[in-house]
Amino acid sequence: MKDTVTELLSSALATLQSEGTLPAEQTFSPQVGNTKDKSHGDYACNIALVAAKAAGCAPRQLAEALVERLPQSRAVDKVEIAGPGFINFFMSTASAFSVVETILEQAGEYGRNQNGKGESVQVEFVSANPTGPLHVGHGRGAAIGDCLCRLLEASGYNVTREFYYNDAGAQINNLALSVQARVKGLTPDDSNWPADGYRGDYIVDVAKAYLAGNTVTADDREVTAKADADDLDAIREFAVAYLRREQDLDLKAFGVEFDVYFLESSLYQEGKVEATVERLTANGYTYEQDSALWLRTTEFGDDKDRVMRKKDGGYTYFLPDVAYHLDKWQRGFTTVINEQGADHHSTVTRVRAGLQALKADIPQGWPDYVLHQMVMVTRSGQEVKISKRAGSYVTLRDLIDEVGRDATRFFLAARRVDSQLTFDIDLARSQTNENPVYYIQYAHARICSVLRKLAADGVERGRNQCQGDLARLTLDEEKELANQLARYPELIANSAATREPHHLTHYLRDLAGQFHTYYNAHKALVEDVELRDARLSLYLAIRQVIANGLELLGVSAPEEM
RNA sequence: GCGCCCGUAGCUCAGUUGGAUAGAGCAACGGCCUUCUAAGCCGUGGGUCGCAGGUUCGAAUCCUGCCGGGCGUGCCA
Repeated sequence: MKDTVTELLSSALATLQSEGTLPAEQTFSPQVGNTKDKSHGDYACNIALVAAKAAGCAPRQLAEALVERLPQSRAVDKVEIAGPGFINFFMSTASAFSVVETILEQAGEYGRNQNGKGESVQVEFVSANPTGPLHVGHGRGAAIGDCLCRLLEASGYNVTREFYYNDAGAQINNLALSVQARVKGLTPDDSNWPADGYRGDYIVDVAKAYLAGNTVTADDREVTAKADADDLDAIREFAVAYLRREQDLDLKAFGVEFDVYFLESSLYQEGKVEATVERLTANGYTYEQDSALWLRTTEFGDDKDRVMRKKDGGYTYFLPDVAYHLDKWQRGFTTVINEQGADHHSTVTRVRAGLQALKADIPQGWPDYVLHQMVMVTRSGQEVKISKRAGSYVTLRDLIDEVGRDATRFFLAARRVDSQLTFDIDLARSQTNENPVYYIQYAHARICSVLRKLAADGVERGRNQCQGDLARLTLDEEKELANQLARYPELIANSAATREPHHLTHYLRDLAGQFHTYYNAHKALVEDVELRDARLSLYLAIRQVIANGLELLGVSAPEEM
């Protein structure tokens, strides 16, 4: 519908250019926006204000010239010029409801587009290290990352979901020492508890399972405990497998699946870390100082150079990160999105600098990042601390168990990524109208309920069967609902392009609200069969769009509540 | 100190990338169930868009400087 208006305007602009009113060498692309106020019609365009300078006349005058040259269209009822020179389009009622037929025809496909043209995109998210269960912050990453993947898939991209984890660095050693300490009966209060050890209770669970000789199976490995308190390597291997399994269970409970689990250790095994050092050195960007090997990241915009190889000969996390991203590039991903917590934002410059220093023809701003800000959890109005190393902990699984998967996913995806999020456990738990998840799901269930009632009255209606004369839909609420439904495809394309999943939650809240209002004001199951069928067609279209939107959020669309 | 992010109604947040009189939900107050689910609807009140300048036809949005909060500033990740 909006496209129709854009085409009409483009045609009028071209006419003005051929007449010489507007310069022919310039290109004018009209921006058509949705109006906030009904008195401004259905769509509005500000092109007359934008192009007034080029035309050398007043905006209103240019607007008049444009309107005179608009081609006739049955979709448009009326065009008005308003304010400083806005052109307002009032669409015909009949054209507004054509979207209902489109939705019922396309069903689950409605809202999808082919903007991605099948291009491969890799999204790396969560990427928690196997040193503990997933916490709320990881949950936010999982909710945003997975929703983003679904949006990209809906926009015609071929998406690979990838999870990277550090199973080789200093923190893993730290984990092994912590488990070993527990195996030997130490507690974090003992004087010889390892410095920076993990203090959480889950370490006790790992230690017990190790001593019991348990076998654990994770997505990517299976390990049997040796139960030997002195074999640190065996403890390390077991602890990683144990915590990997825990994380798998967390993700499963959250409904998130990955295509690739990428291990840091594989980079060492395949010599890719060494190869990266050699290449950086050969390119002349490294130097030795204080018995460490440094990379001149300052050559690429970092504020200081970074250590790659430590005094003790081990590598810092940063070097394998560079090797890992080179590997992503070599796998052919020209678009890579890293979804991470903003507490790791300092790696962005470093990784990009390292990649530039490789001289591998990788574009400067590659890869892309989506960084989400911190999550604060409150319970009964009190902040709950989530420090992993300290031990007290709100795990993702706790949240899912307590408030449910749907509410957890919805809440964690409902805010802009770059603002901090307060997760109010009491609010998310509440099954009242305060909770937007239930509000939206209820709209879906209500429509299903009406159809059940219809069926009980002996009237058959196919799931997506468009019936009745849509011209019978004459109410303002109905037209506004149709307009809202028509916005959905644009919302999807936009959210994917800007990588902002939160818009979807707001859209669905609005749509559900409009539906509830309509539902309460006007009955669908009326005597007049033509009218009843037309209203039910609109109902079906609303249900379909709610279902499609919830699907992209990974939230269920229940038929009854 | 420096770098990144944020600051919008009492609270939690939107704001279509510079457009028209800044919007929702919750909370507060007042109404609506012989009705297709009241997990719902209707109505009322509530604002110096952190502050001060600048850019232009037009700024919550862009630029500069302050103020306040978060994160980072490890040979941790």
